[in-house]
Amino acid sequence: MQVAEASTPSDPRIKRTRAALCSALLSLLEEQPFDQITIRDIAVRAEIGYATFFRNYASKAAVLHDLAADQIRRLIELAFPAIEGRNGRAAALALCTYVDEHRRLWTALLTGGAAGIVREEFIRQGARVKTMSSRRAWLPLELANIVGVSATVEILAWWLQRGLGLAVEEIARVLDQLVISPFVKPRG
Amino acid sequence: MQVAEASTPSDPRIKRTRAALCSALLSLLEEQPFDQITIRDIAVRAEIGYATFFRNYASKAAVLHDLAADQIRRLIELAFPAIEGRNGRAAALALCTYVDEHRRLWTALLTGGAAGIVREEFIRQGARVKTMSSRRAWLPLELANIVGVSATVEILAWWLQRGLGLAVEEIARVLDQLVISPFVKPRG
Amino acid sequence: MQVAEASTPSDPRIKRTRAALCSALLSLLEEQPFDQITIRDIAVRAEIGYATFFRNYASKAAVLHDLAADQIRRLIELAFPAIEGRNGRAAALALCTYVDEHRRLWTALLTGGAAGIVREEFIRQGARVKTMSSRRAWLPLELANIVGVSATVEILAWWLQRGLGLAVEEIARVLDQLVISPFVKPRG
Amino acid sequence: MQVAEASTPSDPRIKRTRAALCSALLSLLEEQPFDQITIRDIAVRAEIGYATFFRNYASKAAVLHDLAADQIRRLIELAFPAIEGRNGRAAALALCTYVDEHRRLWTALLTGGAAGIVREEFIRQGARVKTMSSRRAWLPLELANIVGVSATVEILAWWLQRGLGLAVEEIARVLDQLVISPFVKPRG
DNA sequence: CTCTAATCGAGACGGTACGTCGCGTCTTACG
DNA sequence: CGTAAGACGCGACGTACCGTCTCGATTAGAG
Repeated sequence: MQVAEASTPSDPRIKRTRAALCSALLSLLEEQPFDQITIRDIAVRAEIGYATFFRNYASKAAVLHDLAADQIRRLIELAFPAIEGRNGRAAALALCTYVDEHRRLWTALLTGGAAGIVREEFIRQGARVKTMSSRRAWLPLELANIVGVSATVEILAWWLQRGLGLAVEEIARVLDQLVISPFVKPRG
Repeated sequence: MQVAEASTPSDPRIKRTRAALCSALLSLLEEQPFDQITIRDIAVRAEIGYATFFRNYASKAAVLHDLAADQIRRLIELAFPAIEGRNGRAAALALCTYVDEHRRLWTALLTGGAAGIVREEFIRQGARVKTMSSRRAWLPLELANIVGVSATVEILAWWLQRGLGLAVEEIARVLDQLVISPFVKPRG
Repeated sequence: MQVAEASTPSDPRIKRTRAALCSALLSLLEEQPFDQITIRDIAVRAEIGYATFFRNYASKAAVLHDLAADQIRRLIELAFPAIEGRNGRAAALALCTYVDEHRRLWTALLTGGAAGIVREEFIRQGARVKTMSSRRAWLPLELANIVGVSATVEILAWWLQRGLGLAVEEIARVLDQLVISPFVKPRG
Repeated sequence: MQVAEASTPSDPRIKRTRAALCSALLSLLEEQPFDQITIRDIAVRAEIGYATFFRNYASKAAVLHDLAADQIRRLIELAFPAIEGRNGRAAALALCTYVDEHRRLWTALLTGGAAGIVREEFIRQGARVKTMSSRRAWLPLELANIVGVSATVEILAWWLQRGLGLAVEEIARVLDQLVISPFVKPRG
């Protein structure tokens, strides 16, 4: 396992291969849970050789990581402006709307075996969104981030697993009141 | 496969065997993460035949489930009186103290591959602890339970993973203020 | 690789499996050269699981070894009486006749990638046939054995590879005069 | 693949490359058995590109073939005068002395995975050494050649594998009496 | 007390996925 | 523009674990 996961490989073949692998995993995730997807499945779907998989990723979790990092980045970038503007409700709504529009994918990402890895990446990226609350000395920032992100993930997962019983606006309100407002904009 | 997962088997031998399996898993969990423990490992440690394992449990996850259910039951029973008495801080302290006294075990249960299953059981049992809050119409009880339990699990996991940097009282305060008080005793 | 190649495994399943593997290899050897036969081929032909192969043999060469040892034992037992009786010609004829009757098999054993392993086993078993010649002090017994066996193998291989151009009696005469008589019955 | 296996390529660069490859293989053969040497190893040692290998040889066996052909040619040319002069003992001694002076190389060539290919080339070139024996009608010339060469190879291999237990003169005597004299100089 | 029947340890087996290795082809980037 | 460097498709290898199964020894209950 000496995979060089350099973020920007010069060789276009490598870029192409990795993109194909991510795309293949994404495609498979919409059909079956992460645990049931084998590396061979991914390789076949991506139309690359089985061994080539390992030349690019150490495990299927690594592909998921790449994939999740990308999706989460988009999600955060989407919600960021509203958070900056201290409009928690708008941020929650934007976030939920985006998730709703990619229901299959996010269901796969937030439930089943993939959840752990996605949550981890979520926390990593969530750390970048600095909360403005500096008053709660008893609450370590890192822990606040973890709890906030976990709550978000749980809320979304719960929502996604329950089909379409709850409107986007409703879940966005829950998300805002339970997570975003308390953490991001505690003083209003 | 006709696994008799009856909660209370009449045959005392079966009880003994299951107890041995749970005990073996518990013992192994203190040495290595759940994912790396094989069914064979458990059988050897429990000094039962490999095939006999499958007569009692369908998978190692099932053993973990049994184990976790038991531990979680104890945990909740420990904190319950204080919760009933609306003393969130005392409940949090009791809970954290118990966890602290079984650090190795709870570290194994709340981090690593076991976390998912344990969290699930936690949520299931957490549902029994009825919250008194009837005011938040916008927040489904089930979701409140999930978020509350998840936050608890995350806080504990974060605490356990960080060795002994934080005193029991401190993490209990966090737990109380972030989770127990808001959910359990919203009005005091 | 902790294969216990005990010659007499108590478990009948192991016996059966090994027999099936030997038989499968034998069957495949009549169709294609040894090098082109994969372990999977053998497993499929023997109708055993792929992993089970490795529980019984460390490599396909080991199966070939077993197989060859058996065949060579038969061959030597066939020629032994005549050798004992100092009738080199009869020994040679018996040997060549037997080979001729299993042409396909012996062609596979003595030509192609299998030759090396078979020759080795041949030499090992050939050492049991004590030559009566005690006069040639300049020739180590071990070397005499090697040269004798190698010559036999080469003669048979040459014969087999040339289809049916040479009668059994003719090649038996060559074998007798070149190898058996000089080595086995030097004084007549 | 249009491998130019022309024996005498006009382009000097090709000559140089092939020489480098032969030399690299020769160098590697003194360190490890033929089977364990990979084409990549050879290319690296020869300091040529991996793909360039295939422009010059179809396989590593082809390189070995080239190499062996060269060495065997030297060996035969060394022994030829003495054979011509019907001095089998001198021929054997010359041969054994040369082999002894390049022990590592010939050990690699005559034992391990390389033996088969080397033997083959040995036989091919051995056919050039016409034996004078015309009396044995029952023995095809081709077969005589094969048996003679094989015996030679086996004797040398046996000698080389046994370290330095036997003096050059002793093994030369064996070689002469067992192979050269009977075949080359049947009438004296 | 004997003899059959059930039980349980031990572990062989079929199966599936893994991660590695080497080959031979083919693309890319560099001089 | 040609050559090194090396990514790639391919396919065999040997390993690990699962869940099923068969075997043999031990024991229990019936006669």
